[in-house]
Amino acid sequence: MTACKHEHEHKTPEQLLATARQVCDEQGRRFTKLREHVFNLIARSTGPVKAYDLLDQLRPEFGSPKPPTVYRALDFLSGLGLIHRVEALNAYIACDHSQGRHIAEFFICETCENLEERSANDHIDCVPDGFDIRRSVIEHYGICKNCAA
Amino acid sequence: MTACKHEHEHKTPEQLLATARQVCDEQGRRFTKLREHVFNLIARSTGPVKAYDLLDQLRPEFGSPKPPTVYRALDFLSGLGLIHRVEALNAYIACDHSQGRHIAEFFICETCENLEERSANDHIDCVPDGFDIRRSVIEHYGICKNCAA
DNA sequence: CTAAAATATAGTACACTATAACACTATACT
DNA sequence: AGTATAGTGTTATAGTGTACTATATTTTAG
Repeated sequence: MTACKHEHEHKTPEQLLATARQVCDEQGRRFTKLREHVFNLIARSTGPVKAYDLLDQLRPEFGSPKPPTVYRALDFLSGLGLIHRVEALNAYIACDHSQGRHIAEFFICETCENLEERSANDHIDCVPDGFDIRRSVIEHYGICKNCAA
Repeated sequence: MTACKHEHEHKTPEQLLATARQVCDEQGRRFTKLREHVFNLIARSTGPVKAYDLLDQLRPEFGSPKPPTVYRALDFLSGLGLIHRVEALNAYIACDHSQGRHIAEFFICETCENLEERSANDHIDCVPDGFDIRRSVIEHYGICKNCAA
C-alpha cells in the first residue's frame, strides 16, 4: 500500500462540462438541456449525489420530474463514462478522468464525505483462470487526512 | 493482471457452519436458531442471496418474519465477518476465508451468477496521502471460464 | 436466588431506491 | 412531408432498508 503524494488535479465544473459535451458529440448523442442540467448538478456537487436529491434539485425549473427522468439521464451519462455510480452509497459522481474509459477507484471519507477518484492499476493478482473482467467496482472507505485529527 | 491457477478450495456448508459457530463463540456472542438458520441459507446457496429471498425462505418455520428480523441477522453475521455484502448486487454471501478478517475481493460471472471470493492483496498504489482505509469494496463483474463458450 | 444490565427478538410503519409500461414529443434523414 | 429513432413525461409498482417501540431472554453481580 503506497501513499500517493503526486498531484492529482481536480477539474472545475466548467472543464467537466466541456469534456462531457465533447464526448457526447463524438458519440453522436444529444447533450440535451435535461442531461446537461443533471450533469451540472453532479459536477458542481462537493460529493457523491443521490438520485432523489437530483430529482428535488430539478424542481421547479424542469417541472415535477419523476424518478425515471433522472434515472434515464444517469444511465445516459454513465453509459458515456461521464459519471460513475458509487455502489455502496447509491450515489453518483462526475468522472474526473474523462479522457477515455478507465477503472475507477474511489477513496471516500466517512467523516467529511469527500471522495477522491483514482484510476485503478489493473494489477489484480489472483483472477480466476479464464475470467474475463468487464467491469470493476473498487471503493475504499475510511478517514481522510483532514479528518484524522 | 495475473491469472491465478492455484487451487482455492471451497468450504462445504458444514465447514462454514462450524467456523461460524466457533467465531461466534470466541467473541462471546450467541449463535441463535435464527442466526444459524439465516447463515445456513446463505452458506448453502450457490450464489449471493438477497435479503428478501431470505425473508421468504424463513417462512413458515420462523413465522412471518419482517425485514428488520433478517437485516438484524445479516448485520450480526457481517459484523463477525462471517458473511459479506456484495454491494453492486444488494446481496450476501458466506465468507470462504473465515479464519481472520481480510479484504474480500469478488469475481462475479454475469452469466451464471457464480461468485469466487479471494483475499485482496493490499497493493493499492495510489492511496491519497494520509487516508486511513477502514473498509474496501472490490467487486469484478465479467464472464467466467465456463460461460465463455 | 434475584434484580439489574445487557442481549436478542417482534412488529409497525415508513423512507429510500429503482424499473416497467405506455403515451407523447422532438430531431434527423431521405 | 413522412418515417424512423431518440428523448421525455407519467402512472404505477417493485425492491431495498431503517427508525422506533415494545417485549422477551440471557448473563452478571450482589
